[in-house]
Amino acid sequence: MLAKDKDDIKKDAKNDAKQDTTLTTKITSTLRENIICGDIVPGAKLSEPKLAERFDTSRGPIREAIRRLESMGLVQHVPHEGVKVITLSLERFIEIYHVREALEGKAAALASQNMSDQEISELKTLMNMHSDHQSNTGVYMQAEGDFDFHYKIIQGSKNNFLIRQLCEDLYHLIRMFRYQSSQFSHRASVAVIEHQQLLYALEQRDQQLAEIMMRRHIERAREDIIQKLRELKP
Amino acid sequence: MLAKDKDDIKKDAKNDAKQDTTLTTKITSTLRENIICGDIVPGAKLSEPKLAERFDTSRGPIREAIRRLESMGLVQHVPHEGVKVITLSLERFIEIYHVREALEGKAAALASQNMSDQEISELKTLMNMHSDHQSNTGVYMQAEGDFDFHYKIIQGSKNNFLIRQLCEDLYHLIRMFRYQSSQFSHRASVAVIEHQQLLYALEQRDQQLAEIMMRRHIERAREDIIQKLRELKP
DNA sequence: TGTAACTATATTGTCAACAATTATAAAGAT
DNA sequence: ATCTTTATAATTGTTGACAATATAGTTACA
Repeated sequence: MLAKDKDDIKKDAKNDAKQDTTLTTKITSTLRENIICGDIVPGAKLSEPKLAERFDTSRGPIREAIRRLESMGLVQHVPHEGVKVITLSLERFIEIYHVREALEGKAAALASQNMSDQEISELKTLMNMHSDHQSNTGVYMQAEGDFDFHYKIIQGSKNNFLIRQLCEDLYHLIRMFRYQSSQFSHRASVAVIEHQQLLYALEQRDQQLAEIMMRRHIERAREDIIQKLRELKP
Repeated sequence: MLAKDKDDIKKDAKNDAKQDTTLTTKITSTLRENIICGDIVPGAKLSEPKLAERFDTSRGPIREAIRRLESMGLVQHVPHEGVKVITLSLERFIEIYHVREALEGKAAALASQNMSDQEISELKTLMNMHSDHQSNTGVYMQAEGDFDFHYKIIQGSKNNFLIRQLCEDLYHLIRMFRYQSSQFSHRASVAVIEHQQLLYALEQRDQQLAEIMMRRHIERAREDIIQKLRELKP
């Protein structure tokens, strides 16, 4: 009886550790998604006591979670005042996309040298799926598909530092902006031909071409969104 | 309107003043410098109780400081185990410098468009100081001078997001590596001619040339350090 | 002798209370 | 009615204690 309980507790603890689930981690994920999706609106203040009550915990883990959100750039912190969810202005969006262009361009260049033949082949399969889907339905690639494509190339750079910068910092900000601006219909489609050109460069192992194509791809997305937003707010 | 500006200045000054009022910020700065300069050696574990005793405080502020160091990439955190100071291997150095090349290249491109004539003029004055110093003493530009030059260009990009990425994340890592590898004499000099070429591109407002020059400048520094390190560890 | 299980110790994760600071709102003066 | 002033309330910064977990050292056994 008692031994059994002990074992169960041990087992549970071990599983939790394996899942890497400390309380702070879970709170961070939840809050991060809340902020990105707009459930916690831009400009809103994150009150530690209220969040502690909501998650049925103390302020300690809340504070740590907030600090992580701060390092992701999702909230702004002012000592003795508190933290507020950032507001993504058009200017800030442009700034972020310039950085994205530089980093993902470099990722593509590295990927052209470091991806295995099999990885490139798998990427081609993925792209063809999207391409077929477009031919059959007339619907262009959706956002998630675009993310998958970019994600695989970033991973293919094999540069862990670059991967971290893109996937842990920029990725969330870009998703946040996508949610915030999804009220208007911006480039619902991703030009498949741009992905095809990029893939061709990777297959040719052409470092410079891969970088240029990726940068243009991102540059066009940026210009497209700017134009769409300016049309609605003249 | 004028009153508003005054208030903003007041507020900013107040915020700056507040930066010094919290324990966490001071502890973060101290620990950051300790790690960068090697006073806390790479691989060393940061024990919360010991640090709390050293700074004569409780574990709370220590934990927050450690989290900030974590977000800077100076320490690695494993749940329930602790945090350790990172060890900058050659591979990691290369990774970081690839990211630096991409980001500072973009910074130079933006700076060529966004720096004022006066800012470029001041940059030229700074560079000439270094150049004269080289001519007179035969000693090349020192590391600090190189940092100044790059810092001004980064600021000149006027992209706050990019500025933050470079000055708050990468900057510290690069300084840390510089300290760690200063035992060997790597490029003690910075080729002045590379800075001259870069400045020319800025004066010409040539976006593409500025980016290329900056990237080559950083690429050469990377290759130089790699070569020096490989000579000593064959 | 080497390995596995177990205990002891130290460390991290979490909690609740206290202190310092700021925001809020009520009262008063112009 | 509006702006200051002041006092209250709420929030953040900090502290020390408790609980959960990992590491180290010890013992038992093959």
